[in-house]
Amino acid sequence: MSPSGFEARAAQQSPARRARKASMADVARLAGVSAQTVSRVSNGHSSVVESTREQVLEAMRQLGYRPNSAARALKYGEFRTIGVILFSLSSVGNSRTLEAIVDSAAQEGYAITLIPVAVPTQDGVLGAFTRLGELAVDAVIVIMEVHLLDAATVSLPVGVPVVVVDSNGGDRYTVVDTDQADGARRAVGHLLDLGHRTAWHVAGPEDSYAAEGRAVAWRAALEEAGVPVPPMARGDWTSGSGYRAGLALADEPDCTAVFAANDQMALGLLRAFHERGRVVPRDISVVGFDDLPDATSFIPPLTTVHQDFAEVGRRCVERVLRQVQHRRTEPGTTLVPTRLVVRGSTAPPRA
Amino acid sequence: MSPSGFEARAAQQSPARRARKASMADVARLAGVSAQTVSRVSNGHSSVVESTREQVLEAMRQLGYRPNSAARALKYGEFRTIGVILFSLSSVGNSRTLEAIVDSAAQEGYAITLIPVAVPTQDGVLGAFTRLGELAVDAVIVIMEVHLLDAATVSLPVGVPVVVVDSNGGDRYTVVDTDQADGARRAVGHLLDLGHRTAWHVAGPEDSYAAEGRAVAWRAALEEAGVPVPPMARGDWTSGSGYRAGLALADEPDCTAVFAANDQMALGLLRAFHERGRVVPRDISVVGFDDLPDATSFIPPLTTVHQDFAEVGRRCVERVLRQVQHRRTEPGTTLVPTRLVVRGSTAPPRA
DNA sequence: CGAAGGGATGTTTGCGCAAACAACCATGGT
DNA sequence: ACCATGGTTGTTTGCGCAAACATCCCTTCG
Repeated sequence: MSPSGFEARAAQQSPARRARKASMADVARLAGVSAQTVSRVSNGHSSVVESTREQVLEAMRQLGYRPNSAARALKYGEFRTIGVILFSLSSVGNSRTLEAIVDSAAQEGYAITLIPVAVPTQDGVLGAFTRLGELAVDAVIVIMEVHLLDAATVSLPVGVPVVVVDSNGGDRYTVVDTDQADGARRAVGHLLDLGHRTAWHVAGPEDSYAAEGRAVAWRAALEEAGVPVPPMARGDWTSGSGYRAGLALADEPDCTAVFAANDQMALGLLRAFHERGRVVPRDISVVGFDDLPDATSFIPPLTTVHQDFAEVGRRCVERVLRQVQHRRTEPGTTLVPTRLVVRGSTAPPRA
Repeated sequence: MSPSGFEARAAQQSPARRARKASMADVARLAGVSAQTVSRVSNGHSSVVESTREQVLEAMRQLGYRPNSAARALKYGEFRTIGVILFSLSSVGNSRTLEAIVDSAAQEGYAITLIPVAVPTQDGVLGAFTRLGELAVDAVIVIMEVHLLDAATVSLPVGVPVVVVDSNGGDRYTVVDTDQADGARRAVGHLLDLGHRTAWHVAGPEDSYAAEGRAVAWRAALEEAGVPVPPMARGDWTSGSGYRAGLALADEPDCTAVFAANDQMALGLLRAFHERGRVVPRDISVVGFDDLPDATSFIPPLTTVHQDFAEVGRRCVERVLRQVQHRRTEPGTTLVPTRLVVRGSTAPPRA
């Protein structure tokens, strides 16, 4: 009930139409100084006598003055804002990457502006990018497939640093990503080390670079080990698709070890195997990818490849801000390593 | 491989130091017209002869011109941007709400700027809000506890519309939220309807308004039905905390039905009961809250209260933009109803 | 006791854009 | 032939801020 804060102040104003926001000039007038002095106080510059500073601060308080960032940005030519263009937040990986990016950016004093791409068609992406060009953004981080950006005709913003996550294209863009191949190799290696004859794979959707990277590395790891390569199942990242793949896999008597391209599909596998009476890990081992916080609570707790989303986010921000400072692009790929987290869903095959 | 788009253009520029971004004046000079004409073309205003328009467009293309949004914002006094202040994205509910907000805002032509609050202390929140005041934002949506905003001394931004999610405070702020009580009542009602003597509850953390709302409604529903109110367990939203609560609950012989305050904790319950040999739903029924996409793949598929995050997001944007347009605040609470989704984790008690 | 020095404050200017106004041109009616 | 009309284009101005420069006044020292 205390009249502090926003609501009470707003009520002091005309209910129908608020006055324009107070500007430096207004503060200056009230404090009986020049606008420049207000600016100096506002920016903590030196050379303002204590008594004057107090007057100005009081005037600011009274008028609820906030510096206008548009004017500031216009003056300085930068917004201290990074645009993030993404297709969806519903994938857990995306939202965790985003969170890491937001946190890292905040530490550097940068805000994040989100630009959703409703439809993952070329049109959709280009639309967003065009809007981004008009937006108050110093740089862009793209969390989606770069090939969707490769439209031929549109003029993408010139001179805006770009960093891409979860995609390929390191020859043309700056890319930061989890080392998909590294992770897949660890998963397969773990299963083979346990003594399984081979490892099956439930891949993510074809249009995902991450999914392809994991699938390719899975196959390579098997071939390298000289073991047979079983047919590959396809999911769409969702647990439902993992469940459907699992129902099919449960009928394969040879299948004793499965590497799912993400934890959600692994969850679906666990349910399918459970329903079919295939006990995990006794009858069949499952490895996921991501290491979701909830993976410890799956039945059984999931052995999985841990992605360091925080590190990916940090690197993204670091690389994009470096480009902002140096005012130039620097293509190249930064890979963040993974690590295998062994829990209860893997075991040696039954004799 | 096509040299279109950003990378190719960037390569045309000096690698070490890019020229300043082209302004309207530059375009005007190249096209041999006045800056005002460029502005008219840029904004699709009438009264520009086709040949002139073509020249200007060509010049824009050549220079890679993008309107400077800082200048535009300064002129118009608005940013077409909504700030979202949040504590964490890791909660699934938050990230889904955010996604809905982003999508709705995009449809209205508004961008979203994210302001993370690293530490959920008062200082942290106020810090973020202060920064928001300086940011290029026309309005603010807060996804966190409003009581953290109730600090007495700091001057929150004046005249910036605010909408709060996942919190109380409808008397002072505009609040949009899922109808927690409604959801909890449905959950409890379902369990009692099935014939359970009572329903136990694993609540969320004390400092969460949503958690308290669900807990209070749970208790009220039991009392209303005239059934005994068992002791309440506390979790922290994570599946791990649900697991720990579940281990304790599994030892309660009377406990045949549990309502978990969210799906993640329900997941933990399922695992705990599974480990203790309490078969769900034969021996014990579990109801969650949220209806995560993965809830269908739990073992067994989870009966849960569905939250319409998309609707919450839509309403947030709608209400906050209405305030922007009318230039006034309008306290009051908008509640979004829930619905019960019955799956495989609930059943009548054993005789 | 006057000049030099330096801290505190004020004034001018321009960032990029677009509204408001001004100027100019071609056309058509009288 | 002349002016009114209206469509096209140019010029001026100010949004809010802060760097650069200008001014003022007080201290200090020869």
